[in-house]
Amino acid sequence: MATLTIHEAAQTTGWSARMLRYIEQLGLVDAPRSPAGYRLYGPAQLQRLRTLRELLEARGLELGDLGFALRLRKEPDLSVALDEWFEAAPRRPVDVPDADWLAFEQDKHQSLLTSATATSPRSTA
Amino acid sequence: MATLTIHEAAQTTGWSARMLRYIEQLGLVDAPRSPAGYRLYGPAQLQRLRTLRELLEARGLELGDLGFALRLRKEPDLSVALDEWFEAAPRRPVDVPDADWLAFEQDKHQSLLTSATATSPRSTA
DNA sequence: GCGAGGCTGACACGAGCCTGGTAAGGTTAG
DNA sequence: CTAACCTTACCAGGCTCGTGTCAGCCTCGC
Repeated sequence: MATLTIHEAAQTTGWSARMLRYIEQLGLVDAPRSPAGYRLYGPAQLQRLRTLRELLEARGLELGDLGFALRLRKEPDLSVALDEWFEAAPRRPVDVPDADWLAFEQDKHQSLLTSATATSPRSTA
Repeated sequence: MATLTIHEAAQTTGWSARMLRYIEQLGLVDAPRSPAGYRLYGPAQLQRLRTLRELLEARGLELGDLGFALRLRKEPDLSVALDEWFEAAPRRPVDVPDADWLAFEQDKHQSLLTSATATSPRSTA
């Protein structure tokens, strides 16, 4: 048989058994179960756990970050909502002479948030 | 003058002055500064702060999550790394002969913050 | 010049996350 | 049967996050 128990998997991946359960709870790496409910780690899971570890260390991430990233993939509308918020003009507050880029932005999606720039109160400081 | 001081901005947005500074520190909403260093909140910032609040409440997010999302936009290669990890099929761990789909992924998303992609490190022939 | 208010930096504290440890019970193999 | 190992559930210590507040200094408006 080519599957390891949780403690064996822990040893070969560098995680603790406790963390493997936690990782599964976050939805990042689920192990299939035996009929009795034992987690069974195969090559795919082991690989995933190792690359996960590398990813976290190399980029200075935490499991929670990956959990959030996972959530982003599972909730596309959340992704879109974030896109919209970030895309919303971080430019100068009241000084957009060439509204080209703005029009471009608006073309992508939402346009009702930028209602304030309709009548710009420029006072030529 | 169409700008508010930090306490005024705090009052109209529902945040505290302390939080406005914190939010700025996270890089989520920076207010332009007066010559003396005072934060000046214009309509754009106020709007952004309000939508930020709505976003957090509506989706049950935390500021840290937004901070991470921001980091994802600033580090496209981090995004790609996550894409790879999540996309890495629980089927075949080591079986991606042609990295075409990777390039496709890279090309897929946003392209206006891609300051670094000018000279893409692609060694495509 | 004065008072109100802004700036940074630091301390503080509750809430929640991360991780380990342990208890009570089921499973597997000799 | 027994020993070793699994499962879930819960407690706990350490650390970070979100937030308030205070101190020392600078700026604005009158």
